[in-house]
Amino acid sequence: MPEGHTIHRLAAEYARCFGGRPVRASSPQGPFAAGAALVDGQTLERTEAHGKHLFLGFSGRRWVHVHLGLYGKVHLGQEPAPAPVGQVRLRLAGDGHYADLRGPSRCELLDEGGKQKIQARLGPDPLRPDADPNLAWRRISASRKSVAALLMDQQIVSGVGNVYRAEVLFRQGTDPFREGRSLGRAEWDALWADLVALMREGVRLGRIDTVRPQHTPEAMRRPPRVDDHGGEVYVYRRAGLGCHVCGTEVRTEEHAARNLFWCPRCQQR
DNA sequence: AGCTCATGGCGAG
DNA sequence: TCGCCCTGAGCTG
Repeated sequence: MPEGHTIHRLAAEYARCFGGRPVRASSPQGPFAAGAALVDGQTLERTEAHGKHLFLGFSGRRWVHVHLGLYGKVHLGQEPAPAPVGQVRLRLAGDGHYADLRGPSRCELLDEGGKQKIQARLGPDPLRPDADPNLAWRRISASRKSVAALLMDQQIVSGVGNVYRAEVLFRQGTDPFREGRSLGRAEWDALWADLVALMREGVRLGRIDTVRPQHTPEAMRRPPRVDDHGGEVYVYRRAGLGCHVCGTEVRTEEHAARNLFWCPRCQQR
């Protein structure tokens, strides 16, 4: 599930469950035991999401940096926490809640400098109020890479993953293979605005849901969805099925090491 | 039970 | 661009 909306939700959830109070931190299995010991008993002062990176800020100017990667998950629940099943990299507990982190690609302790170093490498995040889409535009408008590849580059835009990439390009009717430098400013502004709207909705709902109301399931009599990531989508993982808008077969192709999905008829601009 | 694939990203070459 | 890391769900048999 981890695109940017998931991480922003987690930042809010960690703050809600543990914020402002000392927490118990442990690493029942795995290599983070030393890091967990250092924040054990410290107060969770703030949490922050930037793109797909989660930062948990503890007293003592220590940050726990988490990246879920493709497989990472957080399970939040009410205490008493069950005995850990499988590898739990970080368990936080306190005030009636517990949170288990499994399978992250990163879980490490950083100081302020380490955190800033990571954030300096990240492009603007559509979910952050301080995001400046101009920074992304400068890179995109000078690049010969495809807009599909550019949207997935976390140094250019952060938080967008394979689902939002496919869906925003569909919604804007953009041919995913166009070079970044061929995009007009207005086209980029529209893509950015749609990312902001879609990802905010993702945070609110806890899933990626991109289908507009006029394209309701009943109206389209669409075939059943084939994946289970939880929301309604136009093209992501719908290869071979009919486009919800025009009926043309949705296409897929590996592009820059990731599966790209698009409608060849709706996305010609 | 075993295989494949997945919403990600890193380092080697 | 490739291989690899990591977990879990959904198939197949």
